[in-house]
Amino acid sequence: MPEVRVRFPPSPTGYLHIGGARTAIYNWLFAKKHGGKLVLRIEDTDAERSTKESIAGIIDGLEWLGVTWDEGPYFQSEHATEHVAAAQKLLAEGNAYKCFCSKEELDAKREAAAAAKGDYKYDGTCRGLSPEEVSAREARGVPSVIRFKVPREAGKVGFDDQVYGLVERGYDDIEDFVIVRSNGMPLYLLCNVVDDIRDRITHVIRGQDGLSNTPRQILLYKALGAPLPTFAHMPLTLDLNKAKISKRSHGEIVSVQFYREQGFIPWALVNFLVLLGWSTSDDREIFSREELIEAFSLDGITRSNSIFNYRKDDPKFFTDPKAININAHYLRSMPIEEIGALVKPIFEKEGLWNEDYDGEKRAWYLRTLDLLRERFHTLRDFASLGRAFFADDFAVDETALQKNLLKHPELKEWLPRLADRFASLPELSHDEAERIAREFAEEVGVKPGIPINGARAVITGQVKGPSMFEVFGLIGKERVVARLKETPKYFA
RNA sequence: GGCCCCUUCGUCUAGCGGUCUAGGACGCUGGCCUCUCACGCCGGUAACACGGGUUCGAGUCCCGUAGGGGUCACCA
Repeated sequence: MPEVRVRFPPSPTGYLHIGGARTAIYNWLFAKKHGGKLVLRIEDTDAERSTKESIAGIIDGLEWLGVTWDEGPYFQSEHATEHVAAAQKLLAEGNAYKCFCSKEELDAKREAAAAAKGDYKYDGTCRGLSPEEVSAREARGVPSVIRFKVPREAGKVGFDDQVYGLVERGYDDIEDFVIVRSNGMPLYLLCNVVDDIRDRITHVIRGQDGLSNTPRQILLYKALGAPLPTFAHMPLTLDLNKAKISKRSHGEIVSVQFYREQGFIPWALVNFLVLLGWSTSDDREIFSREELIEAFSLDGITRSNSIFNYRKDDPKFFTDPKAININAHYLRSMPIEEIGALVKPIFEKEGLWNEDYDGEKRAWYLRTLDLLRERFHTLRDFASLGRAFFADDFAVDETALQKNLLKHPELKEWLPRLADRFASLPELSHDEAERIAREFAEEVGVKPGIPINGARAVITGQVKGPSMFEVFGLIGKERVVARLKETPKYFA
């Protein structure tokens, strides 16, 4: 078996969105699984819409996800002459012909057919033009496009899709499609095939929206005398209204960058995305990189489209709950050093980073993240919900304030008293803190939860969090005492 | 509209003729644990689109209907 070569050919007309990322991931996995190569090819033929920023964004997105490619990025625009040459070859060998029908004429015919409830296919007006007729029109300066000459005999083109099975299309269902515009620019269908032939692509793994194009592309491969790649079409991902997700209509929620900004762990997003339309027959859903490469197979791809169940305006589930869940899973199970490295840039951006976290306070930094991570969903939570652990200026959550502090007015006096007891300790250890807090509660005659959660409110600003006895130790005696003593200000 | 594809819990899915009174995951939810929350553990909720066949037997095969999606450009 020859070397497996697959490709990811995005058109740079916007950021990398999750649909494109998923396509890239499947191709990448397939290449890795078979020891093959992944080619990154930027399809920038549409100069109007292609931008440098978009190219950078796509590359940046792939790198962040950890999807690596072996060749490229190649640029489709650099191969324009090959595309033209291929068209000329088809023309010279009688597999294509010049068509002088104007757009207006064609539109009129199309409309007429639509009005008559018929379906329109190019009628072949120029297919039988003699060389003399062609020259005459050219001499008059009539513009022309080049059309592919689809066999006009009974028969069909078919292929064995690795996901959808046998797909066939009758010749009579395919019109003589345009392969070169009147301005001389070859069209996508041709460019794509020419590039895939040149890049020696053996497996075309792409979205199901390419399924209907495939028969025409196969015709091109054959006319160009090139071997056919294997095709595998993957189902699309739809939005809640079952519409294809797109950058234009869905905005940032479908952009890969959005997930980085929201504090996603790159691999968690990959793991989530791969599950949209692919599964193993055992019940595994969490895969390490190695496990996924090992487990991945085209057979596991479903045929039905899946829905990206994102939620907007939900503070906890700002996107598909399963994506959040998978992210939370990695957040609490990855080696803490890796989490530390992922949190660092966020802290730097938020002004919470302390150089000592890489030095003498590294153990404290990691220990704190480790204690906090169990109830967090994203990396950003360390900077928001966990802010009080890393800074002295933090806001107290409204619920915490009402429910755990103001509800018990006595805390205004109790908490500073508790602070005094803590202050008298040589060291604020977990066990000592617990003993003193429970003793104190008993003395004043309330459940231990009342002073403890009151302390939680003024020390962490939250209603929930790790065991307060752990927290005391982490925040440190000095800051604990200071914050407890400030309690009265919340009652003002 | 023509052609093509798809249809199992709210969502992602397992299922490749009998082991399916349909399994898992997420979500939601009851309980345990407990200083709170989370984790964990134990439960619960919820699906084979519909109608015909084929077969001793159909979620699984065939046909039809309905619904959804894709594609039909001198866009990529």
